[in-house]
Amino acid sequence: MTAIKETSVIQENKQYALDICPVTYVMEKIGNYWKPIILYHLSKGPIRYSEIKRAIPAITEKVLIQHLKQLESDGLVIRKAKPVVPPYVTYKLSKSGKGLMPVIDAMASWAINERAKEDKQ
Amino acid sequence: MTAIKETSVIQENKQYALDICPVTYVMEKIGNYWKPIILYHLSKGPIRYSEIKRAIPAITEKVLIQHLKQLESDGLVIRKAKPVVPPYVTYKLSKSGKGLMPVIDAMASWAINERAKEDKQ
DNA sequence: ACAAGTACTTACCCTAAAGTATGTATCTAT
DNA sequence: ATAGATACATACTTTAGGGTAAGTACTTGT
Repeated sequence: MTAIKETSVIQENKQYALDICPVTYVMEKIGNYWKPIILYHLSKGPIRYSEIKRAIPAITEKVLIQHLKQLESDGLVIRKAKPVVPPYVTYKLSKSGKGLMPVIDAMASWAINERAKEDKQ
Repeated sequence: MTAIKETSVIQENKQYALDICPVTYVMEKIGNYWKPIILYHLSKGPIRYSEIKRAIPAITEKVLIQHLKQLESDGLVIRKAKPVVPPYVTYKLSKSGKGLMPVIDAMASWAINERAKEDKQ
């Protein structure tokens, strides 16, 4: 969320890469350590903020909402707040977000495979 | 490549997360902006260092070799150097690396779909 | 009266990652 | 003689992301 130096050559190249490389496009949206992990936890259906928090104990609250907001503004997740007190806020995947499930699933299967290999040694 | 503060609570939590969350495991290996992009370009078969460089103009050389070395030491890519001059070095996916192709492919398809949606508007 | 839970926000700091710039050794082409 | 290509390496600086800690507003439970 910082201004981009428009004079930068690498920024021009990034724009170019974005136009032609599909993976670059993906990385601009979820290319960050936490986002796929968050999406993974959203994959099981709507989930409350506090539940995500507990599901990912290694993330700090600041970083968690920060990414949730970004995912929301990128149209990948949908926030729904019930006007009650204490607040009841759930997050779920949008249609685009659901489209990422093959990616997340592929990640999970790879991890499970690799872990199995490690254990054999 | 820096020492980890072992007293940190979040590091403990990260270890815990690694044990149970498969996506976290993946992110520890390729959870970085450039790695999936590099792997994408390696997916078409063995490729020379300079070809990768040209294929990803937005990356700096420093960052590129840095990641190639890391991917190599993580057993995801294999480096092969012909002892000629000028040097002839190729990189290709290892078996584990190839196992990531479903992830990369899923990313690419998603991106292509999303771009198509954007264009319609 | 006080703690705890809800879903955040905000200010401040720290570090890991990335960027900039330059150098190396060897060969070929102009 | 000089430039360009090869595949890096290395010192130095910048920045973006993440971590720490505290606060908010309102309610329920003890």
